[in-house]
Amino acid sequence: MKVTTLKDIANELGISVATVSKALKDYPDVNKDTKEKVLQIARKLNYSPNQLAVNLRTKQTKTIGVIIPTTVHHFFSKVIDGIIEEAEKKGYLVIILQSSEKLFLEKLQVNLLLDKRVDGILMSLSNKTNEFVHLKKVLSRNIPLVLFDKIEPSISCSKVRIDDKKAAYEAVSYLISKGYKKISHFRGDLNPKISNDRFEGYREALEDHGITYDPSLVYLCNNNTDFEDGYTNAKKLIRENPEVDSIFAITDLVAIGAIKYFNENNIKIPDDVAVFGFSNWFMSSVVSPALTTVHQPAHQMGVVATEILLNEIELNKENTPCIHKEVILPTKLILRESC
Amino acid sequence: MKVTTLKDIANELGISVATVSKALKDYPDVNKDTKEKVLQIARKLNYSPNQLAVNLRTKQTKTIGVIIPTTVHHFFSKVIDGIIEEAEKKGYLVIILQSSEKLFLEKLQVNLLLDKRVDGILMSLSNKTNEFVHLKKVLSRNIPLVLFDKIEPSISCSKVRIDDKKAAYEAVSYLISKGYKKISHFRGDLNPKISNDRFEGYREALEDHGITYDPSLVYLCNNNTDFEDGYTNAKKLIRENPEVDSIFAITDLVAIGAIKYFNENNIKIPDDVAVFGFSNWFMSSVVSPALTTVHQPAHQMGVVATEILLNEIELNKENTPCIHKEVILPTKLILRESC
DNA sequence: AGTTCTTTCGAAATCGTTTTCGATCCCATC
DNA sequence: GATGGGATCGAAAACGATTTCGAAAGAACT
Repeated sequence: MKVTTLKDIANELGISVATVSKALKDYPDVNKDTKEKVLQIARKLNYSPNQLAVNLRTKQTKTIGVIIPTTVHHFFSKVIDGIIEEAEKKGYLVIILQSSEKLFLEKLQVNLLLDKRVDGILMSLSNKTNEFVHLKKVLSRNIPLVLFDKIEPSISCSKVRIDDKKAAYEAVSYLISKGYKKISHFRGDLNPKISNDRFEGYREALEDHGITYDPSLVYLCNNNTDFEDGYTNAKKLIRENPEVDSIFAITDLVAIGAIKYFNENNIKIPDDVAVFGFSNWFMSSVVSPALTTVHQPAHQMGVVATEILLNEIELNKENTPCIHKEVILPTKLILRESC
Repeated sequence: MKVTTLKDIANELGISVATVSKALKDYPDVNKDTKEKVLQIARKLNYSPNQLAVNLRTKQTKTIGVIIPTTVHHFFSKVIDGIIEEAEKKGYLVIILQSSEKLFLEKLQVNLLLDKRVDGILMSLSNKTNEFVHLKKVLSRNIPLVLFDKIEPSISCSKVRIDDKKAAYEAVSYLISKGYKKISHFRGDLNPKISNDRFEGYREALEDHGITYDPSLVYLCNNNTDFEDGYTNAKKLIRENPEVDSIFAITDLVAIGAIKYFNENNIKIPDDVAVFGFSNWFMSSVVSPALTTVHQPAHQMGVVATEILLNEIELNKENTPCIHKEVILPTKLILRESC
């Protein structure tokens, strides 16, 4: 019932708490016999150190915080998987919070994590995040911060991401190489860098291949919890631009919404309209027709971001100044039936 | 840079730490003027209490631990969503660990959480969990434990689940009512209660409707990370039992594997073979043909389990003995094209 | 003037661990 | 016999907040 402490062991052996502590940590100034006796009693009483006390004393919690828009998302759940895996390997625990794409929640959660005295923070910013005092607060407290996926360039910290512009450029170039000319883009929210980058990639690819960019072919999708946006925009697209021959979608989710609309209305994919997604969600391989998309290394992103964070935490402990890294992970096109 | 402590405020005002602490907590034995001055300085210095110290003193961490098989799973990610939401509402943080369906990891993680002195633990057991000393250890430490989804009846703690047997019974009965007679079952791992319950529901439904149970129509799927099992078992099924007219699958994932095989081999769904899934994953609505399945209230399960846990934690604090609940959440059939 | 009560504050213990800095003792050395 | 040095241990401070209990001072009452 009662949890055993150092004092219990000390009392049992008639020695001091200090010696018990040192014995358990294998200090050189403790007699071998004493060490063994301590170890024996510790095992007998099932001792395990009270982390709260350890944390208070060492000013470390061996815990990192993660703030993401949502966990219910194939991409993020794979990132989390990578984060937890890597953190646990190095003896760290992970606290996860969701901003639900709301700035005020994101700010609140940063404070929660700072109060909790986490050793470091991993963040993928919400789509609405357009000010960064909360991030600067983290840095001013000298707590390592690593941004991934949805990053903010102006913040001086390590970042892990993909080259969204390049990936989009490659995707659209592929469409062009296959003879598609009237290419629509279902773009994401106007605020986050990743959706702007993908949009830029789309536009540049068009222009580099002699296709003039037509803003009327760009549709906005700012709901990223379901495929409704893709569905309704597909409907609008066909009505407004019947001569369109392909779509480059910001996300598989959006692409699948479009596919759903096309399937229901007897519009043939890819013959009438080709569809290109982004992220390679699990479902993109099971949807019909299977979705051509861009593979994003989600799990790896979690692992790498955590590696960097834990490394900065270690350097921090030794008061070594650390140079922030910006890692760009490779993407690749996954060619399936929809193009 | 430096984080302010009670002592800093006390020094600034030339009063004692004790008074500052009491002023901030609005104790009645502090002068109004002093309270205001303290509050003012606290705001000025941006004071927020060091949770580590608070935790050590109060023996509470305001943190709960969650152990699940994996986060990369639509069902579990929705459960997590519910857990985090409910926990945050009540001021608790959530540490998530993954057992990856391994018993030894599950045990290890229980210890991690106990060492971390979490206030309570939520668990969905791994498929391999066939001994329960680690759960009993949690209970013997008097730390509230709530099991959800994959539960163990013999452990005396609160539980939140669905009635798997009933849901399966309803699903299979529906198939029978639609005229299907040769119904195969792609069952789950032999160990977990949920897969046995679903199997029992399948068998009982058959027998209650005058169809004799045929073990050769039951196929084992023990890999739950991809749809490979569904795919290969579908192939085997058609070879071994060509006259089969429908499948009741333990999971949407398995069902989708089967659908994939049938689609690739020009076997018509539902005309040649109908497919019934379980869980109502997001993708089951986008796959083609759309999958008929059982809706499982994942988010609600997370919320309810957390509510119960936090309630037990509160009761625990007041040393009130608590009666363990077993909540069974309702499921419903989602009828789509695959049947 | 003596007693009681109220108001306001702070000293000190406590949570459990870590770590520094002596203290003590014993043995070897000159 | 004095000195130095290693081996072994423990007292005590520290981490930062909470809370009990008593002190002090003044007000209010007999």
